[in-house]
Amino acid sequence: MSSAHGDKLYLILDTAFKVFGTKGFYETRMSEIADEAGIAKGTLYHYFSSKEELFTAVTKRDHDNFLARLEHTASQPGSLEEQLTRIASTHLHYYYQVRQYTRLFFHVPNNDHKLMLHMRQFLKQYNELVASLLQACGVLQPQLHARSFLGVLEVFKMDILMTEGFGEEDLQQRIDFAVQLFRHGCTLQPQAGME
Amino acid sequence: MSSAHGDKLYLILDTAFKVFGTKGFYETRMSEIADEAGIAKGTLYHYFSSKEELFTAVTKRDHDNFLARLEHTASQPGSLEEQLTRIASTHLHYYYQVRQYTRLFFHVPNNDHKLMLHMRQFLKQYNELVASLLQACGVLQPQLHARSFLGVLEVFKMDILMTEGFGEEDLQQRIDFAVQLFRHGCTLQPQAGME
Amino acid sequence: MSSAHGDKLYLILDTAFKVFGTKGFYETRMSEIADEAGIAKGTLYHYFSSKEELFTAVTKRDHDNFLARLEHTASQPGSLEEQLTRIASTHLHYYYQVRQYTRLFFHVPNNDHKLMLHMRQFLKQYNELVASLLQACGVLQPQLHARSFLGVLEVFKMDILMTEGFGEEDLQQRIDFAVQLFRHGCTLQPQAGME
Amino acid sequence: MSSAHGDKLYLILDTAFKVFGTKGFYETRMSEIADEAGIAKGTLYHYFSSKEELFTAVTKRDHDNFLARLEHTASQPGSLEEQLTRIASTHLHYYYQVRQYTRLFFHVPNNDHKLMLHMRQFLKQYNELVASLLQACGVLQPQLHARSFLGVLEVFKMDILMTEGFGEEDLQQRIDFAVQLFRHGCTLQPQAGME
DNA sequence: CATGAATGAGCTTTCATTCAT
DNA sequence: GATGAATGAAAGCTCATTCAT
Repeated sequence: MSSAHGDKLYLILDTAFKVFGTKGFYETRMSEIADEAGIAKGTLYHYFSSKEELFTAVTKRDHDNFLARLEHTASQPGSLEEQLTRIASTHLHYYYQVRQYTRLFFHVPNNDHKLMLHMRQFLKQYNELVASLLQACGVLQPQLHARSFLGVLEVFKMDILMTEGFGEEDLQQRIDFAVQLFRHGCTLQPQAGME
Repeated sequence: MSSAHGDKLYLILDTAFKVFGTKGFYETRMSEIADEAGIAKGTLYHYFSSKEELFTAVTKRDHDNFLARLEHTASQPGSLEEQLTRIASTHLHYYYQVRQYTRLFFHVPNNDHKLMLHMRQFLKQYNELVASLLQACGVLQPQLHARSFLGVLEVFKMDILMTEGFGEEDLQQRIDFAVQLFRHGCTLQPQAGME
Repeated sequence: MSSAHGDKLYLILDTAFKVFGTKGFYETRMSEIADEAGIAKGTLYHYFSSKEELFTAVTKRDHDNFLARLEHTASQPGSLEEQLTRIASTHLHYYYQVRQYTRLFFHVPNNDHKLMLHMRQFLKQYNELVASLLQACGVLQPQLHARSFLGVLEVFKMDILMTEGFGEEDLQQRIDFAVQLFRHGCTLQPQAGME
Repeated sequence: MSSAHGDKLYLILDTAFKVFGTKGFYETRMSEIADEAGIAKGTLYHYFSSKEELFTAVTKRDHDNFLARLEHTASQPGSLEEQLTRIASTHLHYYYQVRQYTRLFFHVPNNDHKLMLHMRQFLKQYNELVASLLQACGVLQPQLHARSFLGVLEVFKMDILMTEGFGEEDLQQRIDFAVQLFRHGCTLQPQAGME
């Protein structure tokens, strides 16, 4: 009963995650989600009152999973290098895992106020979590540093989603690169007679 | 004649830029663009054969303007610091200018193959332009550095679009911050007995 | 359930037959069919994926009914005169029955490949059925005779559709006339001193 | 001047005949006719006040040509066989000539009252002309005989339009067949011990 | 006369949502 | 709870027709 209810809820969330992530919010039809999940269209409306609600729920679960994972990983103290590595690694590995279904998650409905609030809240939480970690390592202007670091991670996430044949080595290379960049700035060519 | 035709074309492109930028592709109605421009719906279809075509044209013009501006700005040689500053300044000032109408430009139709090709091409061009500038300044792994720098600029662009009361001083602060970050890495607190 | 589903399907087919038959394909609006049937426009699209599909289905049913009737009527052997009478009688009575709704059935969409195939197939079937009946009665060149006979029936069908006050007697007269024509050729005035 | 006007008028009529005949009334766009004729869309409206008017004019000219030709051919007296042959030959050769552009002429707009009147009038004229010719040859019930003969010619006209590789020999065969049919009725197999 | 940019009524079709079963 | 037939508002797009140049 209760587990059956829960099972169907998870089935819907899982299916919706895949379909929304593959086609984007606007190109996804409720009927597709229902078909893919093997249930009736009407059933979706027993669990979520609208397409927007469902999308929001899917997004929320994804964000919660993500933040939980990051909090777990970075809860233990470490050097700046260690912490940056943990953040980058968590971020990129997470989206690497679900890369097949995240291609079009940047298409979100923009009229939905509740979702917009949630998105802002997530970004704020994520940002502050990273900022606090950086601050603990002695970084000044932790907010700007945090945002910048996430910006770098986001473009690397796009590499994951868009690059044909992107593999784990590529992932590791980018993690190391991002950490190195934030430790020492751009890596320059060794120049004769300088330094 | 020719000017009249050109005028209406520009009127449509300008209006479409505003409406698409304010509401996103999917939430924009062709009738809204027509109404806003003070012309008939059918007229839009004299100039563009579909909503997607119009969106693509708007996007292309925006990208071309942007790249032209950047190429002009960064054509003269300079130190790494100068070049990073020029790039950041061009990027952020450009979107600061049009901030009112770019809020939802990240909503693009994802079924349109031609547009997708164009988007990729633009990103590639932009990336390579920046990479070549960095390489000229002696930066190793110019592609990754370029992508990272653009990632940072993108999150700052989001700050422009989303932060209530974001002003020119905030803009300048972020430009300086980004340049400093890429020159030297994270700025740490001066620690007793160190440095 | 099943009966309800079937009922609505038949309701749509019946209504579409009337409206298409009265106004022709191009002058018929899907909304008219829906209104006439007392259902919503969208419901039509549950049963038929397009206007063309609906038209094709209507046409197919009509043709199938017609051929079934003819096959039933002419299955028993008979003299040439009897068979010609059966064919003519079936053809003309069939369209006499539905004369109110067949006025404009000769307006069919011409871009629809599937429908065109079906139309040809129907004509071929009809023709061959008649040809085989004639051949069994010892008629030479059965294909040409069959086509000719159907040509005569078609102009008489037009009489049914277009003649104000066309009644059953007129029908019978034409049936007899067609049979007589194909038995003996034109009926000439008895000429003095001849034959 | 006058000739120039006439030239353009004929250009339009000729072009419209081809396009309407190839695609049918409803699938023909006024812009197609204009493009095909190498003139502007607006120019069509200097000569014809509407699409229906143009179609009607095209049809009228076709019918007038046809009737003139038939009247000329069958003006001289002759035996029934000769007259039937002249009618069939005129009818089928006429449509054989324009077979490329008559494929979809049976698609006519059905809301246009004037056109409908004209169509009926043409059919009536044609029918009566043939009926009078037959009557002059001593045929009883000339109206029904005329209609029947035209019915046969119409299905053979369809053969012309629809049969791949239909040639002049096929034409002659059908003319002879139709005449023979109306002279003597169906041609039967010679049966042993009969006749 | 000739043009073709502009119009806008009106079409087919879609799809989130409802609700009787 | 589950279903899916039914809904109908709303969208993109077409194209005959007009009229200023």
